[in-house]
Amino acid sequence: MINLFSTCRKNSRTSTEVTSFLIDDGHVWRKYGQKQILNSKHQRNYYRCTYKIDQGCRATKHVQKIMDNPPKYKTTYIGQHTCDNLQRAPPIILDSSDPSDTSILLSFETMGFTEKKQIDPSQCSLKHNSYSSSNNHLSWNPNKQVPFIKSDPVSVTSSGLNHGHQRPLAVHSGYDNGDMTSSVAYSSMNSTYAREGEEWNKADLHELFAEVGEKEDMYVVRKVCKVGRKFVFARFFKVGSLHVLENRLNITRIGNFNLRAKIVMFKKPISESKKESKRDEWVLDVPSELTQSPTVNLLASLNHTVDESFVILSLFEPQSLWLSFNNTNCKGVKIDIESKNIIESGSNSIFEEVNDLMGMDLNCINTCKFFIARDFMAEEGCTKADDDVTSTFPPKSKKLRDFKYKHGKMKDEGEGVILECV
DNA sequence: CGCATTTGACCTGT
DNA sequence: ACAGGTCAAATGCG
Repeated sequence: MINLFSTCRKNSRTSTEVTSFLIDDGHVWRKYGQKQILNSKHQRNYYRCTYKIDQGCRATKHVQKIMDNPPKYKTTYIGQHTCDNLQRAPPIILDSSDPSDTSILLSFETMGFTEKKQIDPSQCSLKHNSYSSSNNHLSWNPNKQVPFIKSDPVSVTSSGLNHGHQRPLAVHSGYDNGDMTSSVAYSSMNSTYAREGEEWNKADLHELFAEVGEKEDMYVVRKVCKVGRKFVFARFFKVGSLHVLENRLNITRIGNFNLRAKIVMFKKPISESKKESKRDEWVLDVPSELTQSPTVNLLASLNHTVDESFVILSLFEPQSLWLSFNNTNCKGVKIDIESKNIIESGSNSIFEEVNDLMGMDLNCINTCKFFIARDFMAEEGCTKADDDVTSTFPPKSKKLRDFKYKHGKMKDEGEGVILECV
């Protein structure tokens, strides 16, 4: 085992957000410094809670512009507020200007509400023929009628989902820290039952998605997260109103479960010059019991650019996956990044991002080829361990840089890192 | 005047 | 030595 990364990150809790604009998180901050960061075009601004002195609140954050066009800002929060001065509920900023590019994270939550009206399955316009013929794993079992329950469609219309509505640039909602938690069916210890449950849920979801919007792809993550909840990645396109779609999904039940939808947004500014570039693929697979674990190609089907994929990473997937791996036998997640461009385009803090987002310290336990600077240095025989990979990207040494970029072979060879929770 | 930001210096860990 | 985080005096603003 090669331990290239130590775990010496700050003890305090950190989290990172990447947004298209500066977000108002509801707290009052006071700037206390700014710093030019190595290899960054823009300075990093440091803020502390205004009530640090009054109330001893130790929360800080720093904000850095990481992209110009379109602008993107990375905000890292360090520590939690102990003050009592939240001005409003912290918003989740979901931003996209491309209405054809929408993803929604879905989780199954054990039924906690009883006020929702149950619809007779026979009244549901479900068609159960699209998957059984082609894929056994997605087969629909007509004996397992799983009714979709929708509460009153307050401002939710199917027509509103697809056409003519301008998508809001931002959707604000309260934080949901209980995301990606579990369903009874999925968390069952009975594997057969669980598998069956997954099957009908998949089928259900396919049906459901067909009803509420044009679904592009869907992935049911097999692992459950910390709290044991199962979750699904689904991607829609041609969604007229995100809000409507979100509402619609959130008032839906599948069997005994409430569907919880959380929107994950991607934005893809399509420039002419980029149209022909090969689609980048970020493949995340589960290394524990490698052969049994699914390879999650989260982004291969997404119409994204290099920069966007970085944002996508920042927003959700690794965190979700990692949460789902936590408390399982899975020892880590392998992240293959098959893009030279990603490495070159300002993603020098990917590793940091992953660590921050996962809210824990991760160790690199293995690498394939080179990932970012540290792995790369290891390839070169550098044995110096360092926990901060960001400061050494790009490599200071010209020799290393040349090696890293030579022949542009990054794509062919791939870069990867296996992370382990320590 | 009071409070916030700016900015170079200082501190800390590697 | 260096990078990044923080301090605090100077400065700006309503």
